[in-house]
Amino acid sequence: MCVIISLTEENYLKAIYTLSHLIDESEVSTNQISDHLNNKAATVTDMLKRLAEKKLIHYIPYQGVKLTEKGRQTAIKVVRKHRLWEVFLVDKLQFKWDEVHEIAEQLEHINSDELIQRLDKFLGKPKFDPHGDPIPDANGQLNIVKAIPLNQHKIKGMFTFVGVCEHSKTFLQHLTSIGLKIGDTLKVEEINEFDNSCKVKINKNNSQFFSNKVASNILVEIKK
Amino acid sequence: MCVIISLTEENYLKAIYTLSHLIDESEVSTNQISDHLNNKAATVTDMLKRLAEKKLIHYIPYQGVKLTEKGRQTAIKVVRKHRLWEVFLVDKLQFKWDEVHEIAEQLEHINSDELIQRLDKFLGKPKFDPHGDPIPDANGQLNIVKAIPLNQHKIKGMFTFVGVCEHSKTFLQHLTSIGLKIGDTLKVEEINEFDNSCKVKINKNNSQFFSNKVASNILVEIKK
DNA sequence: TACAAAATTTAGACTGCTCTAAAAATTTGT
DNA sequence: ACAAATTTTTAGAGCAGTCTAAATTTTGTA
Ligand SMILES: [Mn+2]
Ligand SMILES: [Mn+2]
Ligand SMILES: [Mn+2]
Ligand SMILES: [Mn+2]
Repeated sequence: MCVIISLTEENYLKAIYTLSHLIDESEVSTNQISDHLNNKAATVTDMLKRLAEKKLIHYIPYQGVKLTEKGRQTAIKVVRKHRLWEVFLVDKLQFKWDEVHEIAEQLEHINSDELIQRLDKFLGKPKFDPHGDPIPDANGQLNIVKAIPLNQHKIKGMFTFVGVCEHSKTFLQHLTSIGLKIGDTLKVEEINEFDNSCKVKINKNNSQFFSNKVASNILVEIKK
Repeated sequence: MCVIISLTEENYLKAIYTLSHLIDESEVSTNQISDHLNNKAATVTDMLKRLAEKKLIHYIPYQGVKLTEKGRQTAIKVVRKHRLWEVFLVDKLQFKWDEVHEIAEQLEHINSDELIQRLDKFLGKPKFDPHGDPIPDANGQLNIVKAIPLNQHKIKGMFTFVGVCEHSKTFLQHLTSIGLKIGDTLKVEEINEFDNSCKVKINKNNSQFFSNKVASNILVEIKK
């Protein structure tokens, strides 16, 4: 029942969870995990055997892995903690959105159900983290976000900026430097066929060009 | 210069720091550390060698250990983090003072100078933790507390309750159950010679008896 | 379909931290 | 002063998590 799950095991489970949700809900390969965690493939294989032993994953050698229900619950709890702590760091301690990820990587492993419940309440039971990612509730339920990258819409018009695909410090800082933050209104005024760049007005400000690379990492909803 | 100090090593340094301050600033023995951390003496010897190697302690086999300046700075930083997090848990998340120690034992190892500086500011740069223990400042300076256990005063009169010696959950809960909290005024009305118990009025409430054991774990200052 | 390339696992080793059992050093008591 | 008791260290081992090198399995393509 009450198997102890180490910090390292939590990180593997979170990696498998994240990787399996990148596209569909598919199986995750050893090399994918190895790349994601910066460990060697042999190390990953070793850990996969231990996680399977603990019934946290379904593992068939050479065939990739999937989380069991127990593994999924564990992973999603880590994600919940990570995102709640990020909200704390930004909302309460005034960190910038590009500064919080590394600290949250540590805080996500603090083990106390009471703590996380009280933190959630203290923060006003937020539904999204500072990057627009949904925060799973205490039961592991997650708002499915139907947002799509800006460049996939292929139409002019009004959008709301609700999240990012890319979470790197440099990308987040770039968005800050062009004056873009979660919740802003984007008006796409032109789309250039040849390179998929677009001319965009942020809120009521001057228009500027977004490269396809930028537009592909900005998640938007069509503005009602 | 920038030697990495593991969570385990931090706990050893904190233990040595705490034990060396119990009475005077004396050397700490292998068995003291072993008792304090619930590790075997052989395990401690092993770790002492590694800490000495990293210049965090002065270690002479069979003669006990002392922190180096670097070791002391590391230990005191952990203590600072522990106590700041306890303030956070009590002041912001409404935990009771007997519920926070175990969680702070985890949080004290989160590694981010920026985080601790912002947390300190967020909490209003507190000078004491929920148990009355002083919080070292960012430079490792600590208010020396001149408080003395109630039973050592041996005189009637008015005192202020400023801290506890014993930090166990059961003792803290006992104090709560008799309605005693940090900052309360204690009026010692009687002292019984034969068992050193005393009759005490808390603030303006009814008087009650404190056993010597209770009185020996309550730190007070004479009320001005 | 066969075979080369890529992915994955196995084998063997190392570090950090822990243990037990035994040896050595120190302290204590008479 | 010295034997007994206590403390501390040494020796040898195990587990978790990591690595490199080699073997094995799967995949993609000629
Ligand atoms: Mn993050
Ligand atoms: Mn995030
Ligand atoms: Mn504490
Ligand atoms: Mn405390």
